[in-house]
Amino acid sequence: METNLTEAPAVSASESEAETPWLTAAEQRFWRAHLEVSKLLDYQLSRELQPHNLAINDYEILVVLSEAPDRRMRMTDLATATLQSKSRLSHQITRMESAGLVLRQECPGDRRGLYANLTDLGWETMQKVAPDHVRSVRQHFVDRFTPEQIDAMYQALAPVAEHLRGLRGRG
Amino acid sequence: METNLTEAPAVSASESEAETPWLTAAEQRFWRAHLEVSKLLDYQLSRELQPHNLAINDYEILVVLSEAPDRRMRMTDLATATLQSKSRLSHQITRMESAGLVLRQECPGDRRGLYANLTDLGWETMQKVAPDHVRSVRQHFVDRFTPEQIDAMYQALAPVAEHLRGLRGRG
DNA sequence: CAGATATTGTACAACTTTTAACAAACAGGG
DNA sequence: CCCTGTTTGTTAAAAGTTGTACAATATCTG
Repeated sequence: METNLTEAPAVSASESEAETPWLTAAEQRFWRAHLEVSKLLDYQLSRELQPHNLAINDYEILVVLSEAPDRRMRMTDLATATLQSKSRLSHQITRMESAGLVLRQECPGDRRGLYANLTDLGWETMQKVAPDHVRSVRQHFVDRFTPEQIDAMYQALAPVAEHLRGLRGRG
Repeated sequence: METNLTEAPAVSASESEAETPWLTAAEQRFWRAHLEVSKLLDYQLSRELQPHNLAINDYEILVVLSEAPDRRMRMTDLATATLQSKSRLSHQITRMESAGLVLRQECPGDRRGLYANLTDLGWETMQKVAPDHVRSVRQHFVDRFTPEQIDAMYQALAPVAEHLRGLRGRG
C-alpha cells in the first residue's frame, strides 16, 4: 500500500532503460490510485473504529472468529486466515484476552494446540460494532461505485487475489 | 486493508437489523477481494524489496524525494506526501540517514525547518531498485488486468481517492 | 514592535510488530 | 520403542510506530 516509482525515473540508468518495462501513464495513475485508496481507506476505517476501542486487526479477529464453527479457531488457522505471523497473533490474542474479548482454550486431541474462543463479550462487541463499520465501508468505499463497477472490479480482482494467495507460504 | 464483517452477522441483534445497510453478496465479495489483494500485494512487494534492504516505506521516501525539485523536501511536506505522522517520519529519516540514503539539511529562510535531501547513494539506490520493483508491480498486479480494466478501475477509484484525501486532516 | 498564536521538528514513553530461539507435543521409520 | 524431524504456540529482545509534550522559530494583530 505504500509504493511508487514504477514509471521511468527522471534520469534512467542507460543499461536498465532498454529492459525495464516501466508503467505507461494509464497504468501508473491506476496503480497510484489503488495505493492511495488502500492506504487512506485503512486510515479512515481505523479512525472510525477507535470510539469502540478496537483496532482494525482486533475487529478482523472478531469477524473471523464469529464466523467460525463454535466461534473458535486454532491459533495457527487464525494466523493464516488473518495473514499474520504466529508471534504477532499470539501477542494480539493476549491483548484481546486481557480485554475479555477472547479466551484461550486447550485443544482436546492435540495437546500442543490452543483454540482462540470468542467470549460472550466478544460476540456482543461484534454485534454492536459491525453496523457502524458497514456504514463506514459503504460511505467511504462501496457506495461510491455503481453495481456494474462493483461486479467488474470483483471479476478483475478475484484472479489476482488467487495468484497472491498462491505465492503466500512459498516464496 | 484488514477489515470484514460487513454482511449481516450470523445472528443479528434485532434492533439494528432493520437499520443496518448490510452489504449484498456482490458487494461483500468485492470488498473482501479488495482487502485481500491490498494486503497480500503489500506483503509480496515488501518481500521482493527485502534483498535490497529496503522496506516499502523506505522505497516510498526515495521515490517521492527523487521526484521532488532538487531531490529534497521539507519534513512536513514529506510527511504529508507519504501519509505519515511527523513523528514517524522523523524516526524513519533518522534511520535512512544512518543508512546514508538521505541527509537532513538546514532550511534557509525558515530556521525551524529542515530539508530531507536525497544523497547520491540514495539516488543510485533508487536507480538500482526501481526496475526490480516495477517488475514486481507488473507481475503481481498490473499485468493481470486488461487495458480496459485498468482504465475502468482508475475511473472508479479516482473519485474515491479524492474523497478520502478530503477527509484526511479534518475528521 | 509587543504579545499572543501557530508551525516545525524532535524526544520521550507507551505500545505493537518482528525476529529468532525455544519447549512441548506429535508423527513416522527403523 | 527410540530417534529424527516437524508442528504448535510462546517468549525475550530488538525494531518500529504512535501520541503527547516541548523548545525553537515564525507569523499575525493590534
